Amino acid sequence: MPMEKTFNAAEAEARISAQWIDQKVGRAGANARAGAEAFSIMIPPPNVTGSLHMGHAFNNTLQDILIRWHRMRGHDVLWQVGTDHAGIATQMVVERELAKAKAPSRREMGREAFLEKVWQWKAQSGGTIINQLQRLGASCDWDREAFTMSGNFPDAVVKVFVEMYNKGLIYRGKRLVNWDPHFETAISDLEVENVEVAGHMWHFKYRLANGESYEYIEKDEDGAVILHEKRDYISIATTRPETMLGDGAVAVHPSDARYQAIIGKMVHLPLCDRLIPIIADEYPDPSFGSGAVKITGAHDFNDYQVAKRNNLPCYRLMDTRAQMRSDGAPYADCVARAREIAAGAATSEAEVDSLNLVPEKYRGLDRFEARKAVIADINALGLCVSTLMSEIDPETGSEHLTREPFVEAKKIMQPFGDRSKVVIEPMLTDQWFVDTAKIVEPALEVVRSGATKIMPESGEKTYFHWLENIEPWCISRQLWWGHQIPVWYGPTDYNLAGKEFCGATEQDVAAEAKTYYGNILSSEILVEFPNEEYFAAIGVGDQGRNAAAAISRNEDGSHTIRLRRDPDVLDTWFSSGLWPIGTLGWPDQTPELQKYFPTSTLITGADIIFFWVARMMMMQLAVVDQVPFKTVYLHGLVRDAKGKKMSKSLGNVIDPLEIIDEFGADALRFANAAMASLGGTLKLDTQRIAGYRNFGTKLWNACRFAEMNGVWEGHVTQNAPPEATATANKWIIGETAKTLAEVDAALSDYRFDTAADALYKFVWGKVCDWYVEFAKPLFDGADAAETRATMAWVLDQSMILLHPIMPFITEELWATTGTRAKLLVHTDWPDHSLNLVDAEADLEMNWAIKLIDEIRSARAQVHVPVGLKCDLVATELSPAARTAWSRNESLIKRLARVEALTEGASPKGSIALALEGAAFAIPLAGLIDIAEEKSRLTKAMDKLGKEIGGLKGRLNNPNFAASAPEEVVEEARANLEAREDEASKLQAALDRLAEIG
RNA sequence: GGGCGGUUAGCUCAGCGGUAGAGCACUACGUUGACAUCGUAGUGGCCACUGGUUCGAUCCCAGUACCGCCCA
Repeated sequence: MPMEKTFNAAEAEARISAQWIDQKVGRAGANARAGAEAFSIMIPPPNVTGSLHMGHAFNNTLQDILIRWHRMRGHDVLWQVGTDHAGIATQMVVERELAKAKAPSRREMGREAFLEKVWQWKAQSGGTIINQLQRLGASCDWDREAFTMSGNFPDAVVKVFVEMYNKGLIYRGKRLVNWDPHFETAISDLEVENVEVAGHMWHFKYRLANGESYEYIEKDEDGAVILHEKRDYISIATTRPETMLGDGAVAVHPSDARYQAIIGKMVHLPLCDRLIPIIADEYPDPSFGSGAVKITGAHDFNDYQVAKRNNLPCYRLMDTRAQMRSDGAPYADCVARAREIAAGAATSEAEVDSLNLVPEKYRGLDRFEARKAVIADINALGLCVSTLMSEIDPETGSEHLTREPFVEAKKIMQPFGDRSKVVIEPMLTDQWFVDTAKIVEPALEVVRSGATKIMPESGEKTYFHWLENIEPWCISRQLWWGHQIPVWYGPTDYNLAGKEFCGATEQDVAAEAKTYYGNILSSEILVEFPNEEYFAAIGVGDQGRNAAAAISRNEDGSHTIRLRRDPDVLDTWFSSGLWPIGTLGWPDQTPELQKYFPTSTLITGADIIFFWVARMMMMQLAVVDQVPFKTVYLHGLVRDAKGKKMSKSLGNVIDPLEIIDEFGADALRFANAAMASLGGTLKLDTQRIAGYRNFGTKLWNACRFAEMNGVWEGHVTQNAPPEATATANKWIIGETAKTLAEVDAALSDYRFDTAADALYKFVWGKVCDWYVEFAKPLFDGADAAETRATMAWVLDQSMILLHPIMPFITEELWATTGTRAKLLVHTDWPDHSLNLVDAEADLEMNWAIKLIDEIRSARAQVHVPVGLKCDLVATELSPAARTAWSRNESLIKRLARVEALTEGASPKGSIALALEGAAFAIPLAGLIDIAEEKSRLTKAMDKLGKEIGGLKGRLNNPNFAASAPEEVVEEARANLEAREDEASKLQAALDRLAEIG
């Protein structure tokens, strides 16, 4: 059956993909030569809730290109696939589904039942993105699909936590963290998006205690007094009025002259029955606002630092949903205790946290409601800074002055949760942290030393900059879906201090607890691990409180200790940080771990260099003391054709699956490769994708042409090219070898764009544009058999070299054009030497191509009808040119539409061509416009003149000859000579035209 | 404010010491033994600006302007 005119991607891709998957072409080590070196890539695990977007398509195309290339070269290849459990995202998806189905909520059904639901969801919907990767043609080892919550992975995560805990690299502490009130969990600073929004700045007056007052003097830049008044208050500005309830102080800069007299004095906190001090601290900017800043240690990161420095209590005002607290003792009791603390009474962090300083009327309000209430109440007290507003009565014409509260409209940076999109609340809570400062140094060192290379170089700079200024990493999340923290808390009753036990298993922890409590209580110890419901029932909130029921003395004198496991789970990035070793079976020393680790290359988006890359570096080095990968290739965000970020709200999202439906996966892949210059921008234009679809069609039709001409009959694929005698055949064999060298070099340098470009130019620009055309006359001559063999070989090579980028169409052609021993995916990559390039054939072919170009161009410019065959007169013909002509006569004549060649003088009324070693005339008396030919030649002469001028200028400069490298000077000389030769020929032609008139 | 980039043909981008390239778009012509998802021939650039280094700068250095991205 003859080939169709185009490749039917929609039909073939599904079929071929199934074939690859069935035959497990991507299994680890497939097509590996004996003793081959390993090449491995860890897929950046997509979110299990995710679906394929352009970023994935781009990223995985590049991985697949490298994987297929190495596999064809016989390396021992592993492309490890899998997904991560995406704590917040997955929990969110499942909760939403429960709500939709009107099922009991997460809290109603409890932790275990909820987790079961999540697993059910995962089994049903978790495979989406994996299937989509297959449509893209990704040749992963599907049987090894990993998941951060399955197999050995949870054990690996726990083991790492325990080891890091034991080494003191992980600690727990009450810190100000980014709190997501929607998900009611802490998140890391990387999961916060700071967005500039329109906000307001309110100005409040805090009155000095005991009716004190001071002289307030404001000066301008030159020191001139612009305001001088007696004040009994200090003016503070805030964008978050509701937090004033938790203020611990008012801070002013120590150098601020305006407030020198009142530093150390107390002010009365409005709406509260508290006095707070005015303190001096470097933090306030004297030039900004009033220069005085209210300090709310528990709800602002800067304030927290000030509070720490100045030993101010940090009073937490909100609950986990960012509503004003309504827990704890009545306000009057709390504030009484707060005053004692302010007066110097001993206290603890836990006690301060337990005090609810929110006055009754604000308790339970949402933080934004509370803001309104606070503003209204302060206004009512006359404690807002106000401005005089003048109003003219339209009837009487009299002026009325009113005082209006002064509210500045101001752009403020507001933190939002990257998942929840709600405003993040800085919150003082107990969290687990990785002490990153302790593990960062090796991660820096391996990149400095080059053990791991980050590309492009700018990525390296970003990496250094972040790691050199690293902050502790908050790794606990108040979620249920994830790796629960392997720490258990013991009771504090019986005069026991709070004690935490960290261990990989309950057995380990029980053993530790038995020893610990046995020593203290001098009795036998039984250890139990009741579930969370048990502790909830006995009222154990945080560890260490109300724990009496967690220990009991038995009749036989032994004690039963009930340990409570920390309910929090680990940040998903903590587990995906272990992806390289975790997927390979660590902590077991599996053969895969031995062979494929450290991995060869990581290809990922520059946007997760901090989230993931840097953390993998730190963690792998901390855990197994080896780099996770030798090369990191970072790329940018895929944008739309105009460079806009793709977003649902903008409606400019391009769905890769729709692109695949319309243009085929190969076109998308080729476009991805062509965009992938190092550090380049990634703007995806469907027109460009269409262009690469056309490119596939072009190759398809070259193969179809070959088929029509019997090229594939009896063809046997082989690495070595056929013996060729015809120049065109020798030439295309050499071009193939050059292309292979370019592609190999480009892929070695991760220059996917260069590789794609070289292949495009070769297949379209050399094979289709020239070689196929050359072959047409050759099929009729003595070299027919040789030409068929050469064309078969060249097309074979084209399929092979294109396969990593365009796997589907090439695999299909491979099957269509002959009976092959193996699938193309497992066909060996060639290793031609550049010795296949025949310099003589090269020179000769290029001369012929130049001649054809010149004739076509000249004919078109003087409007010779395309169909007309012309004669050619050689007015000059060197021996080399004569050979070139005679050996390629048939194809030159055909492509340039030349009837016959004669030698002699230029006939009157002809157009002239100048070539190296030859000059030609096309006699066209009566057919052409002399003026048009004159202007054509003049234009060419002008261009030559400019070139000659430049070359002469250089060569006449004595410094050039003296300083420039010899070959550059030589090249310029040869170039000048050739240009001058050409010019003299054209000038002669112009002279002849002048004679005619 | 700090860091990292970018500015080259109408558009999207390569090139990065020897006088500028591709694809797309555009113009004209075209059913020549595969391909109109095509062919042939063309049009189109003070390589952002100002200095410096150099025999020579789009390329290296410094500064300016504008535009991105990341982090505060």
